[in-house]
Amino acid sequence: MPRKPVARDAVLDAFEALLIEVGERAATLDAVAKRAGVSKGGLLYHFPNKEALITALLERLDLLADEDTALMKAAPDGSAAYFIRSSLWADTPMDRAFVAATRLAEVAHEETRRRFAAIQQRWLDVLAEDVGPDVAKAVSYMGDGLYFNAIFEGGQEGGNAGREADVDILLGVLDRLRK
Amino acid sequence: MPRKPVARDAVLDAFEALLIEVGERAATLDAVAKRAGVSKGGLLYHFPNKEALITALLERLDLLADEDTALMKAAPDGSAAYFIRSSLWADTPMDRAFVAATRLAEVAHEETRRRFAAIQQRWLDVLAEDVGPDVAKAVSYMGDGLYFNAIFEGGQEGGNAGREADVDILLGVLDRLRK
DNA sequence: GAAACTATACCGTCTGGACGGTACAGTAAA
DNA sequence: TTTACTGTACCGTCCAGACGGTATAGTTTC
Repeated sequence: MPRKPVARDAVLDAFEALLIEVGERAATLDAVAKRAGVSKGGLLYHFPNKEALITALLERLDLLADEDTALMKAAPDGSAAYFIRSSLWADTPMDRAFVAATRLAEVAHEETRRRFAAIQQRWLDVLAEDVGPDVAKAVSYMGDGLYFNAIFEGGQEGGNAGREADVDILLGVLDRLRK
Repeated sequence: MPRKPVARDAVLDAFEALLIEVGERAATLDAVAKRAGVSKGGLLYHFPNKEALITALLERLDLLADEDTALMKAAPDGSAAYFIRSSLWADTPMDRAFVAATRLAEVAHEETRRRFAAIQQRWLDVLAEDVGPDVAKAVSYMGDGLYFNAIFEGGQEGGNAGREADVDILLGVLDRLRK
């Protein structure tokens, strides 16, 4: 059998990292190839064009979102608490894929926007089972707010420190709403 | 006496509109000029380069944010309720400037990010006076969440219909937290 | 079991177009 | 006459994608 395509994953990881750190504009094919330690030709062998790169990223996102939804449902202290905690940037594969995809949605990439809407809806449904439809909405928007802020920090480690305290505050507010 | 610079505002409005509707990538100088009904030479007469265009947009945002903060403080039913209501996309000058600037922040424009952080902090301070620091955080994140979603709708009229009901729900949740 | 062949996994270079910006000559209103 | 433009021509750079080539691993044929 032929060699294993080691470059493929490296390229996708590099694309994701550049989207998070420097935005869509700077995530050029050259930059992605360089970061992945691959030639541009090698990149284009696996992903014939930039759209293919995006498609692959969205598939990764869908996969991770499915896993995450399952964990959310099974969370011992309820899906709402899990959701708030997981909305904080923690550099997990899910976080990375989500924020990276966000950058594409910002650039008016329609398919990405549709995927986002679908994922959000699924989350909302799970939340509603835990805390009812109204509080679910509130929790959903709080989570979006946390992501909104993560977006502006560009995947840095630093920003978390202050935000972790915010998560505790939000969990406290959630407890008040549970009664 | 000289003529009034009618093109200047038209250019800034066009830049804003393109950022909202098609993202930073597509908001090229040529596209902005065309949309504003101005020649490229005319555009560059007022804004010597793209950075100047961005600077002007951020100044507009700061101005509008100041006005908005004042209205927020004076809101009869409290600044928190005002904040939630105003976080829904309503195509106001403030909404437009905010979402347009968001597109720049996404592209890792540091100055824009700094401005955002400053505006958010001011809002948070005003909210805390109304509902205390903890609920203020929750309300702040809900507002960010609403903006987060507005970002993905690209300034369309349609999305609002569903979201207006959400605002009522969030106001209801806020009332529960006030007690 | 070795040559001949095939498929996969890349590398490096090139091109055409877009984009930011410059330059400048001309025009029209105040 | 100054200010506020229009319009065109042009330059350097960057970028997506095309393309031709190479290396390696497995497969077939004799």
